[in-house]
Amino acid sequence: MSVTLKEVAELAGVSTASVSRAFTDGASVSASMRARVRAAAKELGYLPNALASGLTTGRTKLIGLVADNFHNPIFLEVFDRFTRGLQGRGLRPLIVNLTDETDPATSVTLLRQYSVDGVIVASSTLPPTFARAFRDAGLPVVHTFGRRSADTAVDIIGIDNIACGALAAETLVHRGYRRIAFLGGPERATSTQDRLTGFLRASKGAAAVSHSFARAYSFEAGHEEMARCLATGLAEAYFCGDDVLSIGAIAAVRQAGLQVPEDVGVIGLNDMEMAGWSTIDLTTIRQPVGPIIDASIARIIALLQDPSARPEVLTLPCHLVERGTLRR
Amino acid sequence: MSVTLKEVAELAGVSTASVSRAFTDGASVSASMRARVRAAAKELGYLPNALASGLTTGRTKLIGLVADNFHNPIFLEVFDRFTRGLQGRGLRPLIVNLTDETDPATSVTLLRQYSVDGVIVASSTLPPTFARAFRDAGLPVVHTFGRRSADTAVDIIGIDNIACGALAAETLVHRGYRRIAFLGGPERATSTQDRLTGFLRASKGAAAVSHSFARAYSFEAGHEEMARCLATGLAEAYFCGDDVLSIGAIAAVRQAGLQVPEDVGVIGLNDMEMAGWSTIDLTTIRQPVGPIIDASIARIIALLQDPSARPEVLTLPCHLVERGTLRR
DNA sequence: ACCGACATTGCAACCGCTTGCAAAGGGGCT
DNA sequence: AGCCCCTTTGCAAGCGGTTGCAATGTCGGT
Repeated sequence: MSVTLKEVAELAGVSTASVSRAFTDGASVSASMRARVRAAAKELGYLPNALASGLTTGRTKLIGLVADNFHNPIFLEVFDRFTRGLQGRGLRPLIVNLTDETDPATSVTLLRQYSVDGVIVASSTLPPTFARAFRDAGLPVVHTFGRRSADTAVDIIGIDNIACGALAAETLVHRGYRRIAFLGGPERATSTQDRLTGFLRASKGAAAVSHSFARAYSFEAGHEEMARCLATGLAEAYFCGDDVLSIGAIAAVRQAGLQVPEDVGVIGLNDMEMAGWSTIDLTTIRQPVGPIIDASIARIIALLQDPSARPEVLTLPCHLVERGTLRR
Repeated sequence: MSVTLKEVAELAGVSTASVSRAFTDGASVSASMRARVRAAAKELGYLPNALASGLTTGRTKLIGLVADNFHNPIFLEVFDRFTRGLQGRGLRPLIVNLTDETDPATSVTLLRQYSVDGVIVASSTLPPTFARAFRDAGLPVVHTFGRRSADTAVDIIGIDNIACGALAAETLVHRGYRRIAFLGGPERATSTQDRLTGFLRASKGAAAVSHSFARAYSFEAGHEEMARCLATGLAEAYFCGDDVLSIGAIAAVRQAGLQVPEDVGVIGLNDMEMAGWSTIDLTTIRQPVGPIIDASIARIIALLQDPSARPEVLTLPCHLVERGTLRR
């Protein structure tokens, strides 16, 4: 089927070992040998077989990329950057779509079978134990968008959720909103809890603070939860768990005949690409997706080099992006 | 590092061949042997190494998934369905992000090195020659969202772009719009050309028909192109190349102080998830993404069985989804 | 001319698993 | 009991590369 090392060796009249070395940087080969082999290889259209080489070296250059949020537009950016970033460094992403199951066991099994060199878990909702399962299986792992837990068992790269919650509350209070509310993502997610903590802590200046949770990070969930708020008691401004939730919430407000930002203010989190579209024009807290992902890739590469490195937690700063859903 | 076949064989007191067979369905093994091996395997936590097995069988169960539209929200659905669909059938997607290069050579090289069993090219803008390059390299390939070309060299699964263009024109004419326009995606894409052909062919009833092209499938491009139309001469209704383009176009219309659908009608194509959000509420032509992807997966699997099967072109029907950007 | 150090190359075992082939075992039948 | 056939198992040779070790060649120095 495809050309093998041996055929190249025969054509070049050298041993297979030399051919192998000619394709390995830093190997002990003379320049002439390298040229000779390369020429023969080119003539035959030879391509080294990554699987075979992975089998002997124990390195496949495959990185498992595990995610559970395939419906959130922010994922477009996350995904684009991860795939490009990994490709650019000679690594290949092997995707695991967790949409229907959140038990780590199957993912671990799957990725181990393919001998991935490392794993990136990209999710703000999966529990710390999820990422840990990979480490327990001996795989280097980075939990991107993760949140620090009591015992830092794996590397975590993300944002400071408490600070984000605080920033949101401060922003609302500072804008003169008196009755403010937290409309969070799924209640179980530790990120949600942290944001709420920060939000409450920094909302001292407000007259009233309430909070509730949407069942998922989706338009419908945001819409539903805001509809519930409209029925039970409306605040002047809401900090929503993410941009999609915000958009759903805004839709509900408008359907009730109220205006944003005149009657109700909304601030989101993420700053996904479409938050900036003039049709949406969402005021939100920007999560530095690019830097987070770059750091994650850098970290996983460092772990490939030295798998025993101590896990670290890296949090990157978020900042406010002012648009049209909060009054000045 | 990890447990191997040999270790299981030793523990079970059998040959490695038997262990291998115990993990292969349909192999010639007795039930008792299978049970015995399974027990030993479980005790050791053995997992078959997919790479090693791929090396000997020539089957890796890896499918290359090549795409170039990582910024379009429709991609969320495409991607979610592909990854789930492939996973569900025991195949693993190996992603290639084409965002910055559209030369097939590197992708082909890359995927061949990893010995993928087959390739799915998911793009409506890549030329037929792109997918062909994989076939020429001996890889089974399906071009999803592709468009039939003169000589059908690879399998194609998508929509009938001519019919879509016609459906759009008919819909506009039928709604009483007199001066209608085609605001297409990138001009080079054959899909764009086909849609224009269909659009023109079916717009006999209109008083005036114009057309122009956006430089990409993006919000900005749609906004820009519509701004140009506003400046040069506005039609009563537009058929945009896709939903994102439509949203950009609508934004431009509104920014000019005009109303949609009162002053200008807009109809998109795709029916991505957010087109249905009440904030967007876009009238559009639904592209049956689910069926297209299911068919693509089924087809690639068929090709794995019989790589010599003659290429086929499968087009699935689109239909109108009425929402709020076209008058009744 | 001789010796040692160093750079290159080839040999061959091995990475973990599959599979054709032959040997062994187990019936059923005459 | 003897024979044939079918099922089950083990042997061993790969799949395509990598790499430790030994062999060879080269070169400078004395």
